[in-house]
Amino acid sequence: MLQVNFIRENKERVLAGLKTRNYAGARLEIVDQVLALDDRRKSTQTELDTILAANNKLSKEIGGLYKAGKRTEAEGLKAQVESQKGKVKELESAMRQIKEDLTNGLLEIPNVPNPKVPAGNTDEDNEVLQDWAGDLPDMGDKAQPHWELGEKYNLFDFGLGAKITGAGFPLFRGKGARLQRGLINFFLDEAHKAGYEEIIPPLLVNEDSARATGQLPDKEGQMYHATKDNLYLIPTAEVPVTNVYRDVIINEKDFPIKMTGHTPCFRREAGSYGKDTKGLNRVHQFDKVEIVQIVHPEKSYDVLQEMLNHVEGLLQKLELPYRILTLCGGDLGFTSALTYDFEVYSAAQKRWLEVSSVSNFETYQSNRLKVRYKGADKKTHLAHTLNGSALALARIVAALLENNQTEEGIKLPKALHSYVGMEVIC
RNA sequence: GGAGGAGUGGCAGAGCGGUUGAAUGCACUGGUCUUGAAAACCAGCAUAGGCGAGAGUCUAUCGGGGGUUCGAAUCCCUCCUCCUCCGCCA
Repeated sequence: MLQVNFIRENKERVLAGLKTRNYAGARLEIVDQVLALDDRRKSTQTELDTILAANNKLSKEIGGLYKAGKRTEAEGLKAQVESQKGKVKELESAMRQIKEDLTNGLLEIPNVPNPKVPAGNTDEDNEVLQDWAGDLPDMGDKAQPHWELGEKYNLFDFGLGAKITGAGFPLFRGKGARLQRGLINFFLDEAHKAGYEEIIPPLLVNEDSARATGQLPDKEGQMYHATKDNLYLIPTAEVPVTNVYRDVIINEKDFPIKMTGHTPCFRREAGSYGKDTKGLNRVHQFDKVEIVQIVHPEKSYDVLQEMLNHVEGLLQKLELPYRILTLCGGDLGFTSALTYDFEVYSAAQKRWLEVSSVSNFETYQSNRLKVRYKGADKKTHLAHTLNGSALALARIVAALLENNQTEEGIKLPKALHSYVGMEVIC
């Protein structure tokens, strides 16, 4: 969430940001509401502190009086402090309520989009930052979509997944499973070479973690919830990996913090029935290698570019046609300031598939995470956090299968030969 | 799952109802000394919030939350985590 002081000092920017996200009318009032609550918080705090300070002072005097044996005087002061107790209780409970309201208000305000974020409502309005320069592969009418190829080469089985669990839980087998494993290793090795520390995190997280990276309360309905223990299945490795640094004050010279992790990701995808749900395009469980960086605020946009380059390098090694989009205000994630999406062209489906999302959250996440660093001025400041998929498996598999299908089988890109242990899936 | 023990500043570790936001040591930062370094010595060294132009000052925080009390790191309740033993088990 944003810091109240930031909102106070940059009210016009925040409002402009909300408008970029297509907020209008009454929805914009949240900003003033939050500022009013913060004013109340301050005045209540002052009032409470004044009484507490007086009480503390008297209590110390009482201690002194008892030592000196002046009981009667002490009793008098006791009564004086006691008479304030009701007021203190009242103010404390008011304070709790105000803080809760304030936090809830702040949770409703999304991150301020970077000026580069184009206006727009839906993914149709996303701006193509870098289009595919070459020709798109034309496989002709005989080209099979990946779900048919998967069946043909016995790579994955949706029916079995549905039998064991339910729709949207694919089961990979044989060469399909080896392809998955090879891709995971390839992505992790590339991240390792780029200086990311590998993390194998827990796959279930507690409420604090989910809240800190912003999945709660924003995406509550999208996560699987183990209610008995109140734990959430992670929708992305971003959650546990970023939370490594929750409540940590980082030494400035330890920047940049670079972490990567492979995990399965679990998403309920509530409300997205029908569209795009065929095959591996949208599933409840998929594997992903995520890269996360925690950096100095001045460096975060350079780092965003670095991460973009990393993802681009992966796609080049996989020899897949891709393009990069700048997400528009309407499509931009709640917590992000600037997001680039990578899309890969899927030749048989004749459409672009999103395979990576690289974002700079600036201080939006770190404010909740309380990830700070001590600056040269010896004060603590919020760090910037970024993350990106590098890459999401299921759709990469879809594109690899569709784009590389031949009479002899699926010809894998060179980079994967040693990882998958074969050159052609047949 | 059962029984017991413990959670204090970056770390170690005192304090166990009264000016203790917290002794001491280590680490760290600055200074003196030195050609330089080490050692020695001196000083500084938690986080968040309020008020203040600032110096500063007040408030809260000793795992989390609640309570008792004029006053709690210290007493009580509850939750969490860790350790030891028993049981079960990949």
